[in-house]
Amino acid sequence: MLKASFSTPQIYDDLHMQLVTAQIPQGQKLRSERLREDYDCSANTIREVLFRLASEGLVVFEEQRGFRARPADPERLHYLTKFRITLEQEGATASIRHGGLEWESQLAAAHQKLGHIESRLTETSLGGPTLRLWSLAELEFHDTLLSACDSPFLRSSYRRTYDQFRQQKIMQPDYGYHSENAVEHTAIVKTALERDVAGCCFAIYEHMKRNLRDGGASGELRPKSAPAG
Amino acid sequence: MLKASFSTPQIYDDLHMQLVTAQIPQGQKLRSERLREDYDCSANTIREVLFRLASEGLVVFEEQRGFRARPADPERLHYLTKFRITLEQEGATASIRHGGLEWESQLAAAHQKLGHIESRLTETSLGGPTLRLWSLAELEFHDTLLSACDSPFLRSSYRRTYDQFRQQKIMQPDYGYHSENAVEHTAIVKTALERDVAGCCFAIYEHMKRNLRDGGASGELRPKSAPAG
DNA sequence: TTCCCAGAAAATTTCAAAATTTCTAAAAAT
DNA sequence: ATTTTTAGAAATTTTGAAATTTTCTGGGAA
Repeated sequence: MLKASFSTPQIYDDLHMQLVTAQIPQGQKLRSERLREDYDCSANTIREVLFRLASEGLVVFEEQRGFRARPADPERLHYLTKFRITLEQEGATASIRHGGLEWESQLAAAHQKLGHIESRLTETSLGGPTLRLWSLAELEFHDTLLSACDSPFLRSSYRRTYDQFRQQKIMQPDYGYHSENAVEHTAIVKTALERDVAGCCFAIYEHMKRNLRDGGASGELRPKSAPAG
Repeated sequence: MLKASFSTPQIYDDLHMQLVTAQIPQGQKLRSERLREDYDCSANTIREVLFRLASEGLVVFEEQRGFRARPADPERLHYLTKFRITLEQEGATASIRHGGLEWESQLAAAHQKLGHIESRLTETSLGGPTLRLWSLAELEFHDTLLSACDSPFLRSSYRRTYDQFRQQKIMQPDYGYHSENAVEHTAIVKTALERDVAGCCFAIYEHMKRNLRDGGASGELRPKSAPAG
C-alpha cells in the first residue's frame, strides 16, 4: 500500500470495502500499529474507525486484545439471512403498496444493471474487481426494491445486515455468487412490478433460503400466503 | 456529580441512561471538557463513548463542532414508531408460533412486574426514579414478547429502536406515559398467550399508533387480518 | 518430550499538551 | 441603526509519549 495521508472517512471506506469483499480474511487480526503505518495517520484515528466498524458488526473488539475481522460463523450467517428475509419481505410489501412510477423505473434500471454484470460473471472467472461491482450492484438492487417503503430505519437496518451477510458469504468457494441468482432476481422484479405481494415474498424467500441453516427445509419463514400461480 | 474514576463501560451506561431518561435534554451540547471533569477521565475516553452513542443514534456528531444530544424531531418519532411496529409484529408472530411454556411464564412475569409499576404511576406523581423503573420494565416486557422469535438480530434492532424512541418521547409533558398503557399491555399479553397472531398484531398497532404522524388515522400499518372478536 | 515459568518484546490503552477551528463580543464602517 | 471586521476566548481535534497489559520466546524442570 502506498504511503499517503488519508482522512478518517477515507480510511473507513477503504477498510469497510476490504472487509466486505474478502480482501481482509475473516478472523484476521487488525493491528493498529500496522494500519497506522499503512494509512499514515495516528493510532487514535485507526482506533476510531475500528470502533465504528465494530459497532456495525464487521469487526470484533476485545478489551486489551485489539481488533480482528469477524470470524466465519455459520450460525451467524443463518440468523443474518433470517433477518434479511424478514426486512426485505416487509419492505418490499410496503414498496409494492406505495411505490409509484418512479419506483418502478428505478427498480427496472437497477435490475438491468445487475443483470448485465451477472451475465458477465458467468462468462469470465469470478473474483477481482468484477465481483466488487456485482456486490455493489446487488445491494443497490435490493435497496431499490425497498426504496418506496417509507421507512428509513428499515432501509438502514437492511443495509447493515446486508454488509454483514456479505462478509460472511464472501469467503465461500463461489464468493457468494450462484448462477441461479439471475433467475431469482428476475422473479423478484417480475412479481414486484405485477404488484403481487405474496409472490414477491415467496421469490425473496426462494432467493435466500440456501443460506439458512437447513437450506430452508423447514420453510419456517415462508410467507403466509402461497405463491402466485 | 461526585469526582471518581469511571471506566469506559460505566461512563457509557451512565450517559446512555441519562439520554434515555430525560436527564439530558434533547439538543443539549455535550462538551468533552465538562464531561472529562465529571467522570475524571481523559478526553479520548469521552470521545470514544460519544462516538458509540452517536452510532446508536442517541447523539449527533458534527465535524469540528462536537457532540449534542439528538434534538426532538416529530418525523423521527413517526418513523421510529413505524419501525417498532414492524419489528414487534414480526417478532411477536414468530414468538407465538415457536414459544413454549417457559416463554409464556416469562411473558406473564414481565407483564405482572410492569403492571405493578404502572399501577403506582397512576397513584403517585410521574418523574424521578419511578419513571426510570417504568421505562426499564416496559422495555423488558416488549423484549420478552419477542424473546422466543429465534432472531437475535431482530431483537437487538428492536432494542436500539426502542432506546431512540424513548429518547424522543421522554420530553413530552407526560414523559411518554399514558394511562391507557396498562390496558394495552394487557391486550398484548392476552392475545399472545391465546396464540392469536392477528389479534396480537392489532393490539401492538393500537398500543403504538398514537405516536404516528397522523395518530394512526391512515391505518397504513394495521395488520392485514382483522382483529379477533 | 512435554509442561511451566520468567524475561523480553510487542501491542494496546491512557494521558497530557499543542495546534487548529469555531464561537463571542466589541469596535469600526457604511 | 445595521452590518462587517477583527481580536480574544473557548472548545475540539490531533499528536506523541508513558504506562499497562498481553503475547512471544527460551530455558529449566518433571
